[in-house]
Amino acid sequence: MMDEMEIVKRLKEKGYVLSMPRIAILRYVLSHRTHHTAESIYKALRQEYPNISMATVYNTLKLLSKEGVVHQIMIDENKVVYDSNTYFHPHFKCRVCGKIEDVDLPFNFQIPDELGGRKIEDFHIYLYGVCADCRKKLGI
Amino acid sequence: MMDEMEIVKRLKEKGYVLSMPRIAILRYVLSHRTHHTAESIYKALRQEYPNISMATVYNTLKLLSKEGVVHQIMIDENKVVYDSNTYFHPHFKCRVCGKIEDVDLPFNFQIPDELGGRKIEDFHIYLYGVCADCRKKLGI
DNA sequence: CTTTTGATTTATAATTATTCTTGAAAGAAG
DNA sequence: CTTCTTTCAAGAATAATTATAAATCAAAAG
Repeated sequence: MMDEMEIVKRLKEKGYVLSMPRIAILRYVLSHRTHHTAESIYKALRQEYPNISMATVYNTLKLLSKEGVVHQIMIDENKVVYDSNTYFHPHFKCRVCGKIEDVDLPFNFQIPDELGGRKIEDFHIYLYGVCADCRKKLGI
Repeated sequence: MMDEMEIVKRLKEKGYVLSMPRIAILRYVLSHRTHHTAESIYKALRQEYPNISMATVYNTLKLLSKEGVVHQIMIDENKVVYDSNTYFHPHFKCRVCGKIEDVDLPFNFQIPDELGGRKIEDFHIYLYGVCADCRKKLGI
């Protein structure tokens, strides 16, 4: 996974202007390599950058997603979550508390780059159920 | 996969009232065992039931999904798609034309019902890329 | 059969996540 | 500098979905 300097270099080469809000968002997601939403980033950055706007957060996340710096994950039916840990891993969502977690599968998983004539460029695995904490609390 | 009669029986046992719009929606999705959206069902049924409402379609799809008659698939970032083919199969979305297709994996795939302390109740696999038609058209 | 009761429907308003628009500001290029 | 382009913030607009409230309907009881 690339570090900030390499990413900044690559984005500049692509002609993007690395303005203050973009750098702030990039730096924030890279320093927390986990799941984010537009809203959570907005709230976290509003303290330091009080006049950043939601639209900028959305636009920047879309940009970073297009450039592969973060991955869009669609495990949640009502919002898009962005993951700055871009190594492939399945995601799990607890139906009780709603928490999203990374999971490791107990076996190797490989998707061919061609399937039935289609070109496969990306794939996602989402698991649903009850997380360990909620099982304990509920005794199930 | 259960047929209409069995499903109706099971839903009645659970105490649901099987009203006309519910039956119509159920019958429609069972006679087209593929992907639907609230909107596509609404449009299809409006001819025969001119005063059915979107809210009813949404509510009924949610009910059918809760009861396992259809599956919610979240491959599309801006709307929920319902699949009335409830045998497990991965889904594919073409990034060019947006079409959603069922795919067969060239190997067996099994998820344990417990993983890292979590209870796994359901899982989804989504593939993204370019479909066979679009590849032909674009020559890629 | 009626009546009653609670579930369901419709129409519409509200909400939520996201995108678009606009004018201003900041950068890059000449 | 001056011009051309890109990006920004703010808020309006949009699309999918959910909530609300009044009307209707289905099923059970009488």
